[in-house]
Amino acid sequence: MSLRHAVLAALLSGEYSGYQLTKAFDVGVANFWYAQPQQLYLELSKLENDGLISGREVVQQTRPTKRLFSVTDAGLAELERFAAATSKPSFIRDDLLVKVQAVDHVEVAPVIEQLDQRAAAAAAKVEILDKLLRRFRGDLDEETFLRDGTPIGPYLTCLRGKRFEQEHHDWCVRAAALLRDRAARPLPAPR
Amino acid sequence: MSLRHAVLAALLSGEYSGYQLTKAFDVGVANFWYAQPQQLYLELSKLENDGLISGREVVQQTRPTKRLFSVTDAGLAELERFAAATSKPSFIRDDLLVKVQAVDHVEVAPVIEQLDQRAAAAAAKVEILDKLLRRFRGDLDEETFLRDGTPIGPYLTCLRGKRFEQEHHDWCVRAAALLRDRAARPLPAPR
DNA sequence: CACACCATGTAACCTGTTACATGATTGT
DNA sequence: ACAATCATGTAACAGGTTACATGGTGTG
Repeated sequence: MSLRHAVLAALLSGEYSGYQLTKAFDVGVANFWYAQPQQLYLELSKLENDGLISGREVVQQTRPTKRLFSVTDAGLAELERFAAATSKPSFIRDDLLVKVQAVDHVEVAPVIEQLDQRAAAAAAKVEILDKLLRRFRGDLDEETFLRDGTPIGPYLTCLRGKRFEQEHHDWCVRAAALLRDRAARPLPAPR
Repeated sequence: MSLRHAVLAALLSGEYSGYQLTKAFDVGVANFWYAQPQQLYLELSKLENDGLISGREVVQQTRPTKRLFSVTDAGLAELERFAAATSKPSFIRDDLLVKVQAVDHVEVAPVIEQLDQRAAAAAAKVEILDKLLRRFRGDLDEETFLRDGTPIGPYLTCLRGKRFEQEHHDWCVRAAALLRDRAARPLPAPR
């Protein structure tokens, strides 16, 4: 049960509709979690049924009516409980790593291609997250914001997300270059 | 379906029993995937039923009889197919990030404590992975091994794992220090 | 004699993904 | 008119976790 808490944590920043959440949780800016629209709508229903969030209808003249959700006191208490509980460490689980692991035994070309694509995608995400960070801290420099700025939680998770993408990018670029180079010299001369 | 391929990729390095795989896939050295023993045994059964791996019984006098598995031609073909197919990018999904995201609204002390614990765990994992890397490359230096050493796949995934843990460690340490500092000065003087 | 390690599984449950569904409005 | 965006869901399935189960061997 963790999407539950991810949604609660996201709603701390203000009221959001299901659709707005899907944007935040979607590919673009998953700085601390990821979920698909369907899962979010489902989780929002459950959270509302459990009284952890409450939704209010907002009728729009130009757009379809939407429901904005906010965290209730019960929801905050649940988050409090969750934050204090211990939880398992996280793991990398990435198909691309599996492919690279097997690269000595399978065709390298498609793997290299995918490394290139990933590198590009990661670079794009770094940009997005960097913009988000700048928006968060406004005109303050990073050091000052980290000392006194608020909210600090989203800033920290965003920082982590950016670093992850940067690392991923660098690794992809390096691995691709390396495998290309090795493919060009299939039989290194034994000295 | 990806544990399937992770197991196949792992078995490329040689024959392993279910138990040996659980060690490799377990908390210690999940350099490219993670899975629990139960899941591995189940997956091994399925893979054998599907003819992608084959197991041979090894009777030991001092230990219980075990079954060593290796990848069949069909299994290799399946991996080949998998490696060429495109796959979704990976995401961070970590309870700890959710907690940090909410840190402006919940008790900081337990979160800081968990950041400390994670930092220590990550540091330990970095050590383990570093040893693995040194074992992989033997007496070659890294540059040389990356140019010509084999197998290169496991080395690359291990490198990625190490970097991930290192980043995670650094972030945890930084976030913990920062939150501690902020907790000590709850109301920064507005100038 | 108890604890850790080797060795392997099953069953129930929870979570997450994919596919299916609908419908209004705004911009090109 | 067509595509994109806003807006919300359901149903079936695949994948992963937790709990339950068992039994032999070596070490302190």
